[in-house]
Amino acid sequence: MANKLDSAFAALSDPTRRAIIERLVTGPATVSDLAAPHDMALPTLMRHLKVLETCGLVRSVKKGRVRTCHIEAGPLMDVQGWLEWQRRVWEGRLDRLSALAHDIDRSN
Amino acid sequence: MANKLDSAFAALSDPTRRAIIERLVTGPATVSDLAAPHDMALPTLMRHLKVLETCGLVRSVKKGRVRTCHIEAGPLMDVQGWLEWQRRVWEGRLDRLSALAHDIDRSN
DNA sequence: GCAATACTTAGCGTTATGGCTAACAAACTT
DNA sequence: AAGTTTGTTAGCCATAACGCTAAGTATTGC
Repeated sequence: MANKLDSAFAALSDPTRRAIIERLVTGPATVSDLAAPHDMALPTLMRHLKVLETCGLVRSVKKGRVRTCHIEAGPLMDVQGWLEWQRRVWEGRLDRLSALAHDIDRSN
Repeated sequence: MANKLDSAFAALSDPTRRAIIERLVTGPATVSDLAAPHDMALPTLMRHLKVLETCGLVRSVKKGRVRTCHIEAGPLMDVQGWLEWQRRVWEGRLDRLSALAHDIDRSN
């Protein structure tokens, strides 16, 4: 099974899927709701939804003939966590560099 | 030309490329340095590097026969920015929900 | 019951992705 | 000058991704 970050980043690399997420952060929506703004065949959009569900970014429940989708924050946090970690290391490096520069400066 | 977020997220969806980023946040490295930990043919790794360069996550300079790569923070910030935005909307929604719950509670 | 609605499944075609090998080019080393 | 190191280019293969249409399955409304 591939890393969770793999599938989360991959899912978010598609503009249609990001648009779906952007919609869902404002609240739950049905499949038709989600499809409406996208000039795209329904099965195609459904597949995007499935990608989002597979990586855990979206969950859904079907009631009658209507499926309602909602967002799941977990994977977004994972992604944000990874980015935050990189930023910290990066900034740590900058700190060390400026500390080094400061040391060099003092030694002159 | 595709959205910058598309290519940044796509670039980060591959574990090899994330590993390269994880290495580069600690400081610049040559192509060989970057290739060393990955049991992978050099041209394959070069292509990963090219993907990272194409989306602006990595830049490199060649001196003699050695190419040195360094990270570029911009695209990472873009990605983080998008995530942050979603989180804000999401949390805003929660705030409104709890406010609503509070109102309902008071009205009883 | 019949028709419309809201998905859902199946299958097709094109393009992109991630891996490889083989062969080439340029720059050090000896 | 010859050989080693460090990329680089070209091309092949297999799989996955993204779009479609057509046809099927439940629900719901009339």
